[in-house]
Amino acid sequence: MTRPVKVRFAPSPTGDLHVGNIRTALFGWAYARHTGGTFLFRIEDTDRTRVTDEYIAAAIDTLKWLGLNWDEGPEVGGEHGPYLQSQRLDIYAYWAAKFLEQGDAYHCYCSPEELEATREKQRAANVAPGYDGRCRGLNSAQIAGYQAQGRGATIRMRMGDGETTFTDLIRGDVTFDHKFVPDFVLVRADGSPLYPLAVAVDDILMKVTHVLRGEDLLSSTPRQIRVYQAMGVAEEGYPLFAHLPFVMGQDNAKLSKRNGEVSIAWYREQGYLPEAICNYLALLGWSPGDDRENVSMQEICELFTVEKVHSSPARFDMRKLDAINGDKLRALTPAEFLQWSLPFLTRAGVISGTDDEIALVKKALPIIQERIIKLNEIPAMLRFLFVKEFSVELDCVSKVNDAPSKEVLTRSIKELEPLTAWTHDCIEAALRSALIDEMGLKPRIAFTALRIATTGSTISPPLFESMELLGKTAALARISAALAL
RNA sequence: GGCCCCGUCGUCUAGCGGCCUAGGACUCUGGCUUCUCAAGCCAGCUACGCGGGUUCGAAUCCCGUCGGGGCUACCA
Repeated sequence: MTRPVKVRFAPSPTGDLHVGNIRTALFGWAYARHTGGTFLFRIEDTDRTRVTDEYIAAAIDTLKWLGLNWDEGPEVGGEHGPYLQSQRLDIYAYWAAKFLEQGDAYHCYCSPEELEATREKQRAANVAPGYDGRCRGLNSAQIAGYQAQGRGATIRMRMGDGETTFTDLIRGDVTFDHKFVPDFVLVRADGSPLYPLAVAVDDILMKVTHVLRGEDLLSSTPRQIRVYQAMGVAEEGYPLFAHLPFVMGQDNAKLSKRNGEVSIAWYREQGYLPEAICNYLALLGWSPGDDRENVSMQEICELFTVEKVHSSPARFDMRKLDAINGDKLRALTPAEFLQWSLPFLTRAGVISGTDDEIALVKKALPIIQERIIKLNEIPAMLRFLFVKEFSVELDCVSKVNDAPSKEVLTRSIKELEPLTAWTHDCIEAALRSALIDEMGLKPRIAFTALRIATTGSTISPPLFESMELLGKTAALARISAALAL
């Protein structure tokens, strides 16, 4: 009860970390920080046919990028390592042997085919499918017989009669009758450990106090508890469980690849800020309790408690994420915004990174900061400032090459040419008096032609600021060029 | 099928017996502002799955029902 809080995040990286994983990580991290406890990061790679080194490295990178730092785990180490399950095989072997010796577990010689056949029969007979326990009480002659056949054996945990009740921090008391929890495999026939063994052993050995995980694991909890018992752990030593509801896709199905983008790597490439992702995810199944929605990482830590997490699933809504990302982007200081923007501009080939370019970017960013919702929109908005071969968007050409537009452009050149101070105020003043006051044009009409001529599109950052940034020579050259279209 | 979990606007949520003719946010619609696009401001639409109880009183408690989801592996 008085144990210091230690929350663990233990993904099995069989692919890029996705939205659901990250929300679990975020909640665990926030809870650890909230309580002043420890956040432990462990990699569950007992199934090395599905978990790769690349995915593990990516998972570590993603967590770091999001700012979900861990106190124990890969790279930082800790007193209960190693933190990759594939490096802890001897530990699992030790406990499996011990369970066998204690009679908590037994060898099962059934082949996968036989087990499948049994399940088939159970399904047909409308009985709860599951291991029927046929190897539970094998005598030495039967064992010798199986061994003579050269059959491999798995190690199975004996569940025994009765029921298991545990208190889920989110759902309250949950009870499972052992009739519906068949004896389960701890160790494969090839000797490798399975999740139910590894997860339980590690959580105990690593002194984990809080297990936050997806609700898909809810019904496997009695099996973990069974392992704790076999390890001789007293109930006070069990971790507390909190099974988080799912994050669903738009169509009410579990979020998946074909159901919107789930990989955090994708969001990173699109230009979502880590803080926006975490803020949005924090609101999925949890709320600060008041009407606050824009919360910082620090506020999340201060306010987060598992008890306030919902028990019902939440739908992932990218439009809300967009709204939050826009808010976060607008709240960035100029220096921060510049740092986030530069990689997107260079990657898109808009700039190569020279000092002159960066200086211009720095001047241009303020006028687009409130106009974007994702960083990957920046290159398109600023490209016109850097292109050598300027061109006008195809569907805009017809809007500048008509007679009225040409008149606007011609007059503009005449007005701009003599300007000595090339600032947006001066440009605007000159153009307004000529085009609006003297020619009597509506601003919308007059400036559209100029906008296309200078930026190449009908949608752009503010016109006069854009012209200023472009510089007098280039701006006039473009207007002249547009006249020739 | 069995076991388990879940059910407030389209979506995320506030609500934990009276403050609810149900609040906020996103989306959407209309308006203001306006050099385009945004941003900002104002207004509007829309919800307690259903049926029984308990109670003076229920979104809030209980039961049932319907609906959704998970598990039912030598995956996790």
